Amino acid sequence: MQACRLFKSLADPSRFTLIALLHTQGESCVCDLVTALAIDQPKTSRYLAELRKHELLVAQRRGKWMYYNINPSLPAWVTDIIQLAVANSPSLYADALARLRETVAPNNSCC
Amino acid sequence: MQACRLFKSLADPSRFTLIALLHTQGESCVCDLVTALAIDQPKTSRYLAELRKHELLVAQRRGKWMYYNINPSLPAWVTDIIQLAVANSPSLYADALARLRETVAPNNSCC
DNA sequence: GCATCACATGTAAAAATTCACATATGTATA
DNA sequence: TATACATATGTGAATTTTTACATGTGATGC
Repeated sequence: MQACRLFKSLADPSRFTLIALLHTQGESCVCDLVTALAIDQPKTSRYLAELRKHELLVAQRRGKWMYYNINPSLPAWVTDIIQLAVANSPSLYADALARLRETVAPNNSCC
Repeated sequence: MQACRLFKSLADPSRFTLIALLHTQGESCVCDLVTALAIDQPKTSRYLAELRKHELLVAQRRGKWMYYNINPSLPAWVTDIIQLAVANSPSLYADALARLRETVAPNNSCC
């Protein structure tokens, strides 16, 4: 993983939000992420595919659903950068996080 | 300063190299940076202007020369991210740093 | 004032990225 | 097998970013 590639991946608000959500809330399925980001499904899917391609995310199918999560084997410095950015730019993803929590909490989750 | 903006600024190899050089070597003039990056002067100048516009760099004129440096009033988390990235992606800027040191060291600097 | 050096910027073309929409793929279930 | 649901991808248009080249601006020295 090289710094520029990492930065490019995180430079888009939607992609950053996906990383922030998964970093904060842990593994989530695509449908809940679509709801949280409030953007359409193909767009979300493409962002997830790009983040997975660059090995920031991993995905796992369970039944009909795809579950995404932060790649657990990222180097520590990458995780540290994500942590610093997420901790210091809450306004970028606060709304999405609220929607994600609301969706998942009382088992409203689609999955 | 917001994370996405920071990441976008650092996502380009030349811009990242400029940040890495100034972070490592401290204040430098444009002509030495042009030599170090081995790209043309207008391009270098534009990259510097963009980084200054987003407040990652500050500039100061002394006589004919413009000296650039990392903005000393960046929030700590931004400096931490720069530090982590620079420390862990040396190959992105090693050549440029060698050229910069060679230029500046025995007073070959143009300034 | 004039020439020169150091740096910045205007502008149009080229390249890369993002978007919108349709459609394809994989899984479960009837 | 047929259908429905969850997710992924093909494709061209729209938008943004980068590049190339020319030219502009500020400072110094004659």
